[in-house]
Amino acid sequence: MKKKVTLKQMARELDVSISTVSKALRNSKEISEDTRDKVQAFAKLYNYRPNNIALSLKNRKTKTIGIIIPEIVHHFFSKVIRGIELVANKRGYNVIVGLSNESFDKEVINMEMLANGSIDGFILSISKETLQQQDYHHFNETISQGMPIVMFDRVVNEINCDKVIVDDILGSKKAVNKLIETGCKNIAIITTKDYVSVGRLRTQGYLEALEEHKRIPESRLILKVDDKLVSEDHLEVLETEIELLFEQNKDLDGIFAVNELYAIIAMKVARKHNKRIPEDIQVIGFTDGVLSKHATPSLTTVSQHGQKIGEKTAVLLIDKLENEDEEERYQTVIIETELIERESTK
Amino acid sequence: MKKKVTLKQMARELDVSISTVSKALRNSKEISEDTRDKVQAFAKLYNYRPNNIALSLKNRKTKTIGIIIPEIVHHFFSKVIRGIELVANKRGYNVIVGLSNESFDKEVINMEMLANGSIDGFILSISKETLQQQDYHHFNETISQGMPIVMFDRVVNEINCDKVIVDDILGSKKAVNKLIETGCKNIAIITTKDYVSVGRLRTQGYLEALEEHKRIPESRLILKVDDKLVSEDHLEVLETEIELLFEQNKDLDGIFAVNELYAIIAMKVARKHNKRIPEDIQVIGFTDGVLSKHATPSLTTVSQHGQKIGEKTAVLLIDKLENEDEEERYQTVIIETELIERESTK
DNA sequence: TTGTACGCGTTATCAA
DNA sequence: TTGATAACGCGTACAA
Repeated sequence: MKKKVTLKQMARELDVSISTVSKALRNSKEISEDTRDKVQAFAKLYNYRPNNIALSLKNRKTKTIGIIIPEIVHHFFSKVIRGIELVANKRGYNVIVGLSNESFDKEVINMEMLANGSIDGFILSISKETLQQQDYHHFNETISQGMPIVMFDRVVNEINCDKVIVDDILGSKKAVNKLIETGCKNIAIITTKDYVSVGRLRTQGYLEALEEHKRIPESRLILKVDDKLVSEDHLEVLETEIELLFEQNKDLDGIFAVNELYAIIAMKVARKHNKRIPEDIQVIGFTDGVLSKHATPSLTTVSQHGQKIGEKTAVLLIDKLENEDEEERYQTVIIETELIERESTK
Repeated sequence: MKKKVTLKQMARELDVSISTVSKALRNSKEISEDTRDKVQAFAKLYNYRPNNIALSLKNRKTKTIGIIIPEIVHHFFSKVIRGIELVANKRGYNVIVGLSNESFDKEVINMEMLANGSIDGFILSISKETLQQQDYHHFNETISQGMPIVMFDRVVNEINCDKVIVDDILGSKKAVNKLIETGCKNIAIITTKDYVSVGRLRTQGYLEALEEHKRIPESRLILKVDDKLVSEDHLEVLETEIELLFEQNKDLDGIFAVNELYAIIAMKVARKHNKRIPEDIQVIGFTDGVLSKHATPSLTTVSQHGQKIGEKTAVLLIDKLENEDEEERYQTVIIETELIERESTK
């Protein structure tokens, strides 16, 4: 077992000073060709690599990005991570992941753990509990300590930082417009409670689309699910609520769901009610995950381009890290959504 | 913007030495109560937290685990990460993620990047390219440098390290047995080429199950997919191959697929051929992901308990890290699979 | 051309 | 009770 070799050890072996070794390795021409070659050969032999931690301490940079997300077993978030990792790696950064599991406390603890020198900046999406409690002190503190944050998807206006979001309103309007144009008369929305920002915005898009077509939104067609009840184990609750929606609205012929799971379950219920998709009822979801693509019929959906979101957040963060002196301007980048048409619509 | 405060700064402000501050904060009773209180109050005020990097350098431990996986947009792998993160956090560790993207080079680069002091040990699953090239020098090198590795799922015997795997053979046998017992006469398997270890093992389980029931495996019923062709964009290739399987075997009444995607597509093809599931043909997959759960009909599948696998790898690694002097015994832990019965079987 | 000294932030040891 | 010093591993300004 040959342990990692350090400058010091090599210096001792070669009977020169540490700084000579250091300089020789960095090809400084202060050093004679002779010793340079000797040192480099030795270093190669022992497979020397500078210690990241020592470098971090010295440079006061870790070249590491901290990601805090609510959940990793989730197509959208993992796509975002993939995007972040892609550009981070390309620019010589590593990525360290913390999961808040939708909990305020875990979010805070995780951030504190990483903020003490482990990383250079954060990329994060806010947990539901935090959104509900509206307690954002931990974000403000890290920012005021000089550690930049880039938020994505679940963001909040109160915080002064770069943001990357999806055009939720526009995306929803595209979806609802599609339903209207293909002849739907009674379009329901299955959405979340309003404290989830993306749910609220997508609902708003739905309302605006209807109004632009001179239609009057009807509360009987709006189902706001409390998604604390929609954990893996409580899907029946969701299904029951959607059942009710169907039974109370026999004339239903279009559904817009703010995520793909809601949409898939809506299709299931539709089938139970012997409605053909898309002939009798059309369905559109939000978020382009595996479910949408491989469902039967495959689901028309609003794609958020998670990977692109991730890439953009990473670019923003790294640019900020590498141009410290820059003026303090924060931008909010909007990534366009795209309506991917599949079999669940005409 | 109040930057992070250090021992040195506090020492200067309070007009004491650095070591006094350090001791006072750690409640050393060498220090008088007076100064102790004074220092602690000051530290609290300025929200002092020791710098992780400095601690890492001093202790030669980073309290960080490096994860290298082939792909993160994948239900199984993200479940494993969740499991790792869960126990890692509980035991005071962070988790840093590198993606190999199934490429040998990226795997090597990522490992080198992390091995130079950034982490204390690795948890990883081998990329397909590495498995194919059978070049494992990077694993052996990191191990011989004294950095422990725990492998999971895609492992290889040649490497001397802890491993956590699934009872792939037994899991497959459970699945095939189920098909046999519910009356299937002609059971096909849709699997991968043999260099993917889990594919090979699952195929083996299929063969063994048949033999134990005195059935002779028939090559016409064995479809080995080259999954370099089954990237997101080439699913049609897969579908075509499965079509062929159906057309050449009109008597097909059972399918065992080594992952859920293959199974879902098989169901799709079955429907195209007007075969009812499960009446005319039964289908079982491997890996319990969202697709299985929400497909119609929902898919009977062999669950691998990804989260449990992740938890176990983390326990093994951290135990090893915290008992350095332990004897060098490597274990291979097998996590039991479970057949989750849903609508695609009788 | 090579070596010494310093600093990054901590803690531990030993001296005052 | 407090403080000075060394050490973790590295790079660099400055001295020899």
